[in-house]
Amino acid sequence: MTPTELRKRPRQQRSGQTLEAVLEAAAQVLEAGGLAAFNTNAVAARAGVSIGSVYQYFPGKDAVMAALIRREAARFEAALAAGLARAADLPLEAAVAALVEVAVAHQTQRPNLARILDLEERRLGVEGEAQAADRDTTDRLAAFLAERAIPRAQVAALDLRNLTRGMVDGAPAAEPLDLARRITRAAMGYLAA
Amino acid sequence: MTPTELRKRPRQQRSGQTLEAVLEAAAQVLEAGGLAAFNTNAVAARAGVSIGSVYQYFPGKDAVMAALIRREAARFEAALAAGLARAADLPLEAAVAALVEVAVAHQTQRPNLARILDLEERRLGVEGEAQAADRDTTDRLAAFLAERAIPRAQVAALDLRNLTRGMVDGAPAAEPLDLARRITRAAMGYLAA
Amino acid sequence: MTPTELRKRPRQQRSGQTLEAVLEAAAQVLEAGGLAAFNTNAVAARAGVSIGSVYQYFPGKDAVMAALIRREAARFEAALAAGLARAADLPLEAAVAALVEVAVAHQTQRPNLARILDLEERRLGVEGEAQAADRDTTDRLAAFLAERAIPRAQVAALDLRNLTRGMVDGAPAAEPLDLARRITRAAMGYLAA
Amino acid sequence: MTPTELRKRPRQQRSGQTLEAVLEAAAQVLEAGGLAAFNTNAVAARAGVSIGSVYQYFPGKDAVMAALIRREAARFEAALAAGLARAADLPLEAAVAALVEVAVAHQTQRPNLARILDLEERRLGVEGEAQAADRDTTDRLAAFLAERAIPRAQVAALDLRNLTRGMVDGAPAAEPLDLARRITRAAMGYLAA
DNA sequence: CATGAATGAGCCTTCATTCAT
DNA sequence: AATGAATGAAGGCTCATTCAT
Repeated sequence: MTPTELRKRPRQQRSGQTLEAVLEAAAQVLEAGGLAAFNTNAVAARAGVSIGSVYQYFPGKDAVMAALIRREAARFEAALAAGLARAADLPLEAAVAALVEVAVAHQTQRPNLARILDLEERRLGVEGEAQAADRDTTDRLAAFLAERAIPRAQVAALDLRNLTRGMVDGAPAAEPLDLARRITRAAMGYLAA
Repeated sequence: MTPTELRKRPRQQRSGQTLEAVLEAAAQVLEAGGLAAFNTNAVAARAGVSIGSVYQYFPGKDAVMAALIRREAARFEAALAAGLARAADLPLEAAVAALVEVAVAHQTQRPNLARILDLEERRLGVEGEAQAADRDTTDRLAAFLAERAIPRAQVAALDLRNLTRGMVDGAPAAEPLDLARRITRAAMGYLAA
Repeated sequence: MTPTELRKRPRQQRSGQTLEAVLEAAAQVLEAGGLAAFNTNAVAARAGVSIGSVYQYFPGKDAVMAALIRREAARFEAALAAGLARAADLPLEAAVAALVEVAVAHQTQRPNLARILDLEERRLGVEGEAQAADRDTTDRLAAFLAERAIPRAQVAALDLRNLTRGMVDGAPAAEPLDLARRITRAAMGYLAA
Repeated sequence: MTPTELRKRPRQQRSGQTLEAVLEAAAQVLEAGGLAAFNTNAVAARAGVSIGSVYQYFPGKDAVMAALIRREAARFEAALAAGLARAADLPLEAAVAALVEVAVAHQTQRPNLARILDLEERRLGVEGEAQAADRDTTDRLAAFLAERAIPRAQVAALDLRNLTRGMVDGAPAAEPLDLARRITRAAMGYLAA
């Protein structure tokens, strides 16, 4: 398969703009039309860029996908890091509630996009390195749990992430606040045992 | 979009065989190569059937997908119904544990297939009726919860389904039994509150 | 190419019915959907007959087309013959007017069908014998003209037929009577010179 | 149905060449093999162009057909306009004879092509705008007739066009000059009345 | 670097025809 | 004879990728 790394790191400024424009266009195309609509021509068109330019930076279609996954993972990691900082001094339940809210907020923003990226991450991850930022996220959460003396913190971190993801993905879009409360309940049950 | 109902109900015996062969082939193709490998020619070839035969019964590619989704949903519903029957007289926690095991067993059998079908169900479901059996499943579970005096049983049923799905999908394939126990913990925490 | 003769002449009565049903179905399919919709399955379905039965009588798709062309040509010939009989004792102009009316009536009944059959007759005619009845028609007309001392009667017959066909085919469907009068004018002009 | 307008107007030079090559190839394919042979692969191959290039400019098969129809209509209109200019000062009969010759010359050049385009124009025209140039042609002729005080010039123009078309299409290819004379006779008869 | 025309493998689907029942 | 399931060649069209300008 064609690699998923960038062909080159952008040096000039407009390069960075092009790259960002392509990624955002990719996100919009996926949201609007799903995986079926995700093709390089559509992405280039929506980015207002020629198809050739896309291939200047990305070695192929999957590389665009992978970069988008990395971008979203990084965003989520940043949000979670901020949440963890705010939660550091709270009691466990309040802390968990805060983190769940972060996760719900993130996954709710672009729900269809998130779902597709999840699936694609798996497909590309088999042979790629796209899960790096993802693992960072889990590690961060595991560290937080370990500090609270949760046993098997690594497993727990993964479970909580998946539990949250599953409940958010499957729930109807309405009432994110109530949803966050329900998730917190499940999470606390998991941790309490 | 082309409809997703069958073109005709099989009357002769070999028809039924062809239809079943196509569905099983579709499942195998999806498992082996993911969505990208899922094309009508591949399905027909793996089913040992001509491409024309596929189109005798299915009006299009998506209809094959939809039929497969329906088949899997029906299978899960059957397994859950059996589980519910067995769980009827157990105390809540034991009952939940039993149901979770059913779900884990189902989702673990063909994990990649299940994940893909989930995503595709969403895509097709927008305008289809593929979610009927799915809703039945949730309704059944909701009835079970209502009987146990769980408030907002419908919402809870959906949450538990999604929680389970998320944790199973995201977990590494190993140790399904331990996984089931962890899921049960979360579920009980959710219900206890 | 597959031949265009019938595979067998129908002997039993239901055979004749089947054959006629197929031809009428073919005509209706052509009228409703044009050449693009004309396929053996559609014809069989509309005829209420299995596709296998169509192939009992016709060696192939073109044979159905050819038979339909022959049927229509025969009908037109019959109508023209009747018209010629009625016109035998009329003065030239009245006779021509009568014949034109026959042609207009025929071509107007199923205008789209007639146009398509014209084109297909040409395509099949290259290597077929479908034009037999057609030639009979022209010959009959030529004989009529020769009797009226029209020079080059054979050419004139063809010209008049084509002139009529062209004007009918190209005219909007409305006002067939006025159309017949205009055609008669052109025809008389042609003959008068 | 897929639209029949061009996907994009050619900007670079080679684009125009490709487009023209495709149209001419389409004409040749139709002439050589009729409607049955008219498929996008054959057109691309004869144009010496990849199938993808055809779809760069045409949204579908019918659009190629439509463009060809427009091209031929435009050519005929140009020829007729020139003929009308030359005929402006001639007496009616000479003028008509000149115009008929133009029409015969045009329709005789590629007789089979012209016939097929006529049929297809009808099929596509129902929902298209392919008849614009065609109507222009008729209007031009109608104006000429009106100037000569022919009553119902619009109807007459259409009739003459159809009369000519029918006689040319149906006549054997030989002796176009004699044919033109016969057509003129019919046309004058029509106009004289 | 950017552009976008060109390429062609590959996929979806139709439909003429056959043949076992 | 009649049926209709099965076949597979053929054709419409897309889209990832390249490369001349």
